[in-house]
Amino acid sequence: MAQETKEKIVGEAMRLFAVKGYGATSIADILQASGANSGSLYYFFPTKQDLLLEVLRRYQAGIADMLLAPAWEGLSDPIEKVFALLAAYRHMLVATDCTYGCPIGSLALEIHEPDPPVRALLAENFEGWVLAVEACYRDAAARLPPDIDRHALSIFTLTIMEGAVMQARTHRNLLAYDASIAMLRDHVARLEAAAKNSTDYQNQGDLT
Amino acid sequence: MAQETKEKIVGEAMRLFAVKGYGATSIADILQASGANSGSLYYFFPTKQDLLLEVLRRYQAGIADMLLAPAWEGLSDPIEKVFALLAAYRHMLVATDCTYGCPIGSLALEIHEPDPPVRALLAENFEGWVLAVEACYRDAAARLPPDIDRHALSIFTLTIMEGAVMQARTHRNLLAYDASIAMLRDHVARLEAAAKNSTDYQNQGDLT
DNA sequence: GTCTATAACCCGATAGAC
DNA sequence: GTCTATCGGGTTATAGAC
Repeated sequence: MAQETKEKIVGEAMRLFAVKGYGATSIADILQASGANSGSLYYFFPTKQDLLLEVLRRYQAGIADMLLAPAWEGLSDPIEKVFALLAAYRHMLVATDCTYGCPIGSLALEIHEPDPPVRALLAENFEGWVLAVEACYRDAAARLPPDIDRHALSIFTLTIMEGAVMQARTHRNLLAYDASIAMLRDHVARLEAAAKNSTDYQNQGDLT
Repeated sequence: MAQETKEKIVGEAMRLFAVKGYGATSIADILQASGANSGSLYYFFPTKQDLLLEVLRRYQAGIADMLLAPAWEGLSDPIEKVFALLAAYRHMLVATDCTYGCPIGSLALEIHEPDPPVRALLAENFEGWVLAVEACYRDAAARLPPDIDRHALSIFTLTIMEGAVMQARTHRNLLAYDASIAMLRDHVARLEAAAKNSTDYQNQGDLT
């Protein structure tokens, strides 16, 4: 069946791009892994870049079901959801002996050419991630100081995840990852404490 | 002169690996840019990876003179030195229209193979950076709470720089970079405030 | 140490029958 | 849509004269 062949190609491309990178994955690698033939692949994807674009669209479309839902299963506390997401990347690192973490981040630094369509999809993937985390911080409502920018805090969270994954991959251990996430925990805890104090002051004010 | 040829080759390799990446830079590119001939390059560096190792050794050896000294010129405040270093990466992004930032980070995510010697040098580069920042935080002495781990804070700082550069490159703008660095500023400011409060308490205690 | 020429290989992509 | 065979070009690296 045609759809099956296409799915197999895209699935193996997703896997191989994540494991070996885009440049280091040859079309021959994808053909061998998927069991498809050259003619079939080029029937669906005229160029290798078209296949990359499809892979990035899949990541984008799958962020809720493939990434967030499994990470957030059984959780309701919005702040815990943020750290559960970061724990999901930690699991990915553990499961691969710190060989890879975030496929989008790896591709983002590998693609050096302008490649506007590729870069736009990488950016959209980042934006989807940031928006999901931002929703958590918004749900945390009064637990955070009202004057801190939730969008900026979400960007900061992505920044830390990507930088921490990079170091884990380089050192092949989780020390820098854990230290970085612990620092973010500390920062969020300080924000919560600051919000609580100002609320206490406010309540004090109401009582006078 | 032999040494001159070698220096030209290494210099252009440093530049091209940073701009185009390791895999996307061919030996032919380096030969053309340096004006050297194939025979000369392979006389000094038997394989392309040997050239990469030399490039990484140069980055490591040059961190003080090439990176820190220019960024810290005229500065003495240790906390300001940390943010001046982060500003240096911002300048690099601005100067290249957000095309590249940290060569070590880019190479770290590009190299997917185990490549133990390469990865060891990447790790040493990160460690040198972290130790330099750690020295700043140590010099800040009593301005930070005594119970916070200066080494972990330095790793956190590198994490943020790398993650922020990645997003700047992807979005081709500085919004995520500036937002991330501003958040680190806020975090450090909160640490300084916490240290000051606890010192005040202590002084208060001395007065009773 | 430097030069030129080229080997040996792998890559993305295509042609054309079925 | 699927298959096989292959093209044209770029890659790292080498050979051997100077």
